[in-house]
Amino acid sequence: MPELPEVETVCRGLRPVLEGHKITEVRKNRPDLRFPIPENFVSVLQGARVEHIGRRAKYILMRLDNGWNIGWHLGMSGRMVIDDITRPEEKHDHIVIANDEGKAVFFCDPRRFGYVFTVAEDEIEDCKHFAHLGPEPLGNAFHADYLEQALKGRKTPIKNALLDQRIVVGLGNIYVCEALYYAGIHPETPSKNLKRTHIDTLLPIIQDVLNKAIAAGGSSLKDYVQASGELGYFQHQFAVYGQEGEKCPNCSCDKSVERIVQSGRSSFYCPETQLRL
DNA sequence: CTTTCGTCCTGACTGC
DNA sequence: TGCAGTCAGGACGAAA
Repeated sequence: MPELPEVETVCRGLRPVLEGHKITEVRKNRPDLRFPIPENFVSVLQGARVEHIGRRAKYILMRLDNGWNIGWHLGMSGRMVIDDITRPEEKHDHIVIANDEGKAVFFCDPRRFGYVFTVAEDEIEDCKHFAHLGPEPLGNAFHADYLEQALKGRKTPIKNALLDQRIVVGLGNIYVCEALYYAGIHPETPSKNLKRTHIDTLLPIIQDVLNKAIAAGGSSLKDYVQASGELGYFQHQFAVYGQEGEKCPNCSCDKSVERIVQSGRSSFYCPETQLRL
């Protein structure tokens, strides 16, 4: 599912098709995704020029030249496929937007966990979806002093804390599992048990895991396709995610990766490499 | 305030 | 071969 690196990759793939281009056609094939598609969605996009494609957390933000922005969340199974506007639609193509050169973005989302919203330029930070977001993990505001403060006194497991978008955005189940593995921290560790030294270790590892995934062009699971629509996107091999029963990749360890369920989500970890604090 | 849990959805997979 | 059941998971909102 798309986490920060995948969304970043989608943004990069969308830019050549949309930035600087006028939207000449908008097709909305159903009234709702996870939430209703806003009434003004089509009229806001129709005829507008896309000034910028940005990303905040796991949201794609399309800034238009008419004062509006389109916010876009890919949910679990959302894909952006770029092709000619003449391409026949596929079963779960819910939204199609075409540019002034006959190219189109097909938003395909079988599970419909994705959603779109419209927001005026000066209301972005205060809107429902953005108001409670924490700092970007690759930005200056995400530093050890901040994370120490954010985890202080909280007994919730570190796994859950890192998934909490109010603490830090962009991380999902995969990259949290991976970061905790490389940091050698057991996912059930109460957040408040992390000492400053652990935070100093963990924080740059989170950034490293994300940066490497971005560099790899976003990782690919079952239902993610790179925005360019091109073949050959990177098939990521994870250290622990989805590796239950496989040998821990740490060469000085002969244990196997185990799976537990935390708050209904699978956590993968090595019982020897990752310590309970 | 913090924390947990139900909800949304369909395709892939498992087991009988 | 068919069918029922389970699982995957992001974010919201309600409830404890």
